[in-house]
Amino acid sequence: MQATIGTGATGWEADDRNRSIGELAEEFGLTHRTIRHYEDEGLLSPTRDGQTRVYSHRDRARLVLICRGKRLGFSLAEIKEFLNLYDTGDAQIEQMRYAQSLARQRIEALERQLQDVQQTLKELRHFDIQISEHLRRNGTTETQPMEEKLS
Amino acid sequence: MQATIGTGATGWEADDRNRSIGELAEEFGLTHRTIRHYEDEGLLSPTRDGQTRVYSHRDRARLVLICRGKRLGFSLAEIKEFLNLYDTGDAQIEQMRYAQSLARQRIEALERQLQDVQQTLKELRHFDIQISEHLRRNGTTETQPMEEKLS
DNA sequence: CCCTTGGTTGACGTTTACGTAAAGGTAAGG
DNA sequence: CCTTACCTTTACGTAAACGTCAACCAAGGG
Repeated sequence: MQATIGTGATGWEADDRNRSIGELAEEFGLTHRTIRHYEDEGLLSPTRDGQTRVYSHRDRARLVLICRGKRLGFSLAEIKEFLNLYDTGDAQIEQMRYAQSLARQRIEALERQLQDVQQTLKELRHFDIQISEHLRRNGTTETQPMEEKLS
Repeated sequence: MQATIGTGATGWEADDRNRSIGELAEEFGLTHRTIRHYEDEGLLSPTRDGQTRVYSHRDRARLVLICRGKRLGFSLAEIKEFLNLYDTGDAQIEQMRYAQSLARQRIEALERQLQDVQQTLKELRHFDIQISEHLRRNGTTETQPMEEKLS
């Protein structure tokens, strides 16, 4: 079966060549240290050219998921588990069942998170509008240098 | 003006009484330590009865937002800034402008997060379906104790 | 040959978000 | 009076996720 992952339908996923740690760091706005840390934690496993790390397209795809996971507030351990879901590859039936159950747990967690985000967005937009209205009622449409207050 | 916050339209926001730290901890599934920590960090400021903390309805509402912020992966510092948005109360025009700009930054961040969540959900659901189909093709609809494999 | 650029491995430091004792105050109940 | 339950402060401990040296190798340019 081989479930494919990430970077689909983004349009420009060409440029399939291998990267050095520096290039990857540059591209993702991370430090070398951070990327090596992800390797220490088992989230990445680049090949080596001598002792130099070589990051394949697959490593890069994983890094995309790692960064997204981070933005969503997941711990590296959780992200690792998440990544392991995908590279299960062709596996035993039981392993696939297990992976599926993990995936479903993740889905449920993300659905809750979706609710949280939407709720917070709703409140913040309401807040924004309240302020805008307040400011409009009190004049001062744009930041003005001097304005007499009706005291 | 006074922007109201949280627990609106939840239906049952009655039970307006004050709570002890123990009750709050119980209700939110937190430890005493955690709640006091939030106070140390300036996220809560309960009144005191003697030296015992007394949590008002407002404190409880803030705690709702704190927990949600945590689920969304925000740091306590960020959540504090967020809370300060709301209790600006009646403020100077300039302060309100500032609060509004902060709110809008938050909104943008949350919109990005929303994209992340939706993208991840999409991928996970796709993954889930792929596994389901794979399992269906290979029989074993339910976890079976014994089944001969067509080798 | 030396220097710069870019890679490497330790290994200790730091921040965040609490956990976990230690030691004690207070009010209710037996 | 003693215990129990619930609260308090002070303070050190810890796990996660890196930051920050230090010391090193290697390839290429001047």
